[in-house]
Amino acid sequence: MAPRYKASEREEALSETRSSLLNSAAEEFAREGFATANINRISSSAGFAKGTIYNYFDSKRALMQALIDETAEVHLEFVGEQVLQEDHPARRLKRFFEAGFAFVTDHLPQARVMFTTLNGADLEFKQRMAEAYAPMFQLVGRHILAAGIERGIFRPVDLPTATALIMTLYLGAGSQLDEQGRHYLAAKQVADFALRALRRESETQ
Amino acid sequence: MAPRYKASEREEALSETRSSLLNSAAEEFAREGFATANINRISSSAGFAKGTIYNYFDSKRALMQALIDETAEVHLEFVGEQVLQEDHPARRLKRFFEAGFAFVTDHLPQARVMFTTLNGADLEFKQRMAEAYAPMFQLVGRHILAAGIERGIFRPVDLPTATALIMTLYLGAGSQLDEQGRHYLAAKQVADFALRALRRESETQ
Amino acid sequence: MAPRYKASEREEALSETRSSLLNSAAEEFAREGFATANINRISSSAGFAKGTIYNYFDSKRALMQALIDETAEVHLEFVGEQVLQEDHPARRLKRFFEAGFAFVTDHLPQARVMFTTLNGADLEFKQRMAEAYAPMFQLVGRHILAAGIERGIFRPVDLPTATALIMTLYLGAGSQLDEQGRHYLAAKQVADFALRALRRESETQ
Amino acid sequence: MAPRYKASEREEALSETRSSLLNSAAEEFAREGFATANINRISSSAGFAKGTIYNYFDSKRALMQALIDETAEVHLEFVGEQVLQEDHPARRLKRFFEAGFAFVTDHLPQARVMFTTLNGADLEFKQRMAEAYAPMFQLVGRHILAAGIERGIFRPVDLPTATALIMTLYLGAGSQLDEQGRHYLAAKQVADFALRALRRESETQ
DNA sequence: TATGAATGAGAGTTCATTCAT
DNA sequence: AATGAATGAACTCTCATTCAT
Repeated sequence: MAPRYKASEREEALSETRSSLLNSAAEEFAREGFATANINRISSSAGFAKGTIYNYFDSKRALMQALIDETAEVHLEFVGEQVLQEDHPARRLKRFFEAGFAFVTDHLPQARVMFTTLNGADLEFKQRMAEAYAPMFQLVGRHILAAGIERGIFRPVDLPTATALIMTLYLGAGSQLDEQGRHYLAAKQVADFALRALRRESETQ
Repeated sequence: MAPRYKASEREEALSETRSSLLNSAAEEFAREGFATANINRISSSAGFAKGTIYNYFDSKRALMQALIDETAEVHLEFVGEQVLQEDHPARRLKRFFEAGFAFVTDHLPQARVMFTTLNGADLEFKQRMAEAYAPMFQLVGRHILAAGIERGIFRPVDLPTATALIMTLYLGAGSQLDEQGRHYLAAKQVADFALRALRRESETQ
Repeated sequence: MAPRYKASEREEALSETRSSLLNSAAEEFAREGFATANINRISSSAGFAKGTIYNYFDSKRALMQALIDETAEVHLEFVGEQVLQEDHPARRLKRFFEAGFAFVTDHLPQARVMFTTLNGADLEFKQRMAEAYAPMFQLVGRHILAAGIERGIFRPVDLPTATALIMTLYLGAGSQLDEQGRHYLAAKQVADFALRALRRESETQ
Repeated sequence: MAPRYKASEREEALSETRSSLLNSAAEEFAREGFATANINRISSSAGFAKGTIYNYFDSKRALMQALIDETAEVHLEFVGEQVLQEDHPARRLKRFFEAGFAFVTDHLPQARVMFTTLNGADLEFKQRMAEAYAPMFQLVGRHILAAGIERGIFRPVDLPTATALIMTLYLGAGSQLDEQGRHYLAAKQVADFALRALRRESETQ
């Protein structure tokens, strides 16, 4: 069943109600996890009654999927834009970590949902996340690593492997937060570690 | 409240029923996540009636906590023993990843529960895991990294930072599995990456 | 936690659903006792699905407490009003028993719950009842007994003792019912017994 | 099904185990009420394992019924013996209350079970109690009240009514205990109240 | 669009009872 | 006689979802 009163996609995206519900959902899912999250609580913390959420989303799962999609979109755009402002691959890598960490800090609930879901047990959600974040793997693999190898800045690593390792560092270090949402590791430290692992043999940093 | 029929710790450890329940729990928690896991399914897939599980564990949460504790214990012993068989810090690091990945492969459900819980929303469980796995951070920090720096094999990195990064690589790469439970990244590849990041400036590998 | 959908007290009191649930609860608690009473049976005998009851009461215990409070309120108002219509203390005492017995007859399930709870093992409920019924002790002690002693109609008994004895007679005799809910002892007989015990020495009735 | 290993009735009655279980049952039933009472707790507080209780009693209900029967027997014997030591009906009535209150004090858990059950919702138990306590009604009706009327000490009241009222006073006042098991009303006060209600018109006490 | 009363499947947990030892 | 592991019916409570207003 589709949401009742579904308007055009344009209107829907612009709806303040919908966006407010998504924000509350991010907070609830971040704090409780999907399974334990309470739809009623999401609605009422957004200032609406229980039924309202079903005017915008088909189900609890659909709400989560919408959240995944929107978060990924914003996340990718934010990181992509900053990375591509740089030209030098090493600086791009640094910006990748910096922008990625900044996104987490600025969108804490959304980021927490992302990290939790990526490592969670729900295969459908993991699949959805993998698809939504595929462009980020492209960004790292093509516009950072391949570019760096081509220009002789990075050693000639196996591209999928190196991409996976960089993403592992980002997702792993990016998700380590204290209770105030501060990172245990700084973006700079992680970037530095990665750059050392990628530099050409003869190079001294 | 303590589990009913609590016998001496020795007897308890020997209880086949208990251990069989813990195995079923690992599978269920791995597949479903804690919140969605079904206690009755755990009992019956272990071949018992649903009430039986409460003769051994006070609650679903207590079952999870017991699973965390036992998994951590086995995990730490397995990895620690292998790492310390090596003397050279670089080989220790390699063995760390190899043994760690092997543990995941050999105890797939338990490992999946561990990774999911570490990144999950349940703070109590995360705290429990952090405590249970503290010795692994010690192992990496002291017996691998500090030893390597002392002997001039690794560059003089900040110890807590480097430890966190190595653990991030292990936990991140170790948890990336396909549906058959095979790692996307090989232990060797991850170890190689880490070693390059840690080697001294002048050194060529 | 407050009941969901809690409206203004006025609206709440007017809720037909709530009041219908309380009636069913009285019947179930009267027939089965609190511990054996079945929440689902209460809901469905009121014509609702089992979940509905939790829209009005937080728990089985909270339902019982609401029943205690409402019963006491009606009971006190009914008895108090009638007693105070009389002026002469002896007639007041008679009216006390008559009205009290009539209340039992007219609100049989509620009255049964009251008697059972007063003598039951649950201390929290007993405490709640004692508080809810304190005004009835006041009524007997002050407006019947003290008034009668002052006017020389009753002998100068110890007030707390006499109050307790009158209440004992009311609660004891009032709770003795056959299966059709008829009293074994008539209000008049009990009143007569009490009046004889209270009259002044020289007086002949 | 009968208890396993049931010995002759003689042996059974003498069994220390059985009697110890009955004592624990009285405490548990008094504190929790029948429905909430826990068979396991009864067994273990008597120093036995869970199964043991079923060697002596068919079921939880059968245990309760045995407790009712034994309590009534002891209660009746204790009160009856003392009452009949007196000759004068007024003194008999006084002894009735005194002995009755003393029994409560000396057998607190058993007495509490009795009072609770008498006013409880379980009709089968109430019936059992009524039968078990019939001799006490006989004692009051015949050996106290009828005797007193015959000898012109009490006014010629309706015997069943007066018996019910005296029993009401005993059961009501006898069951009013504070947390330490002390009576709010003294036996003497209750006896005095009853005697005044029963004395002949012209008589001054 | 928004509401919130009603629903009912489903879950964790309790515990009287059985029975092999 | 005593034990205690195993059982499974039964129960309270939760909450995603529906729908009439």
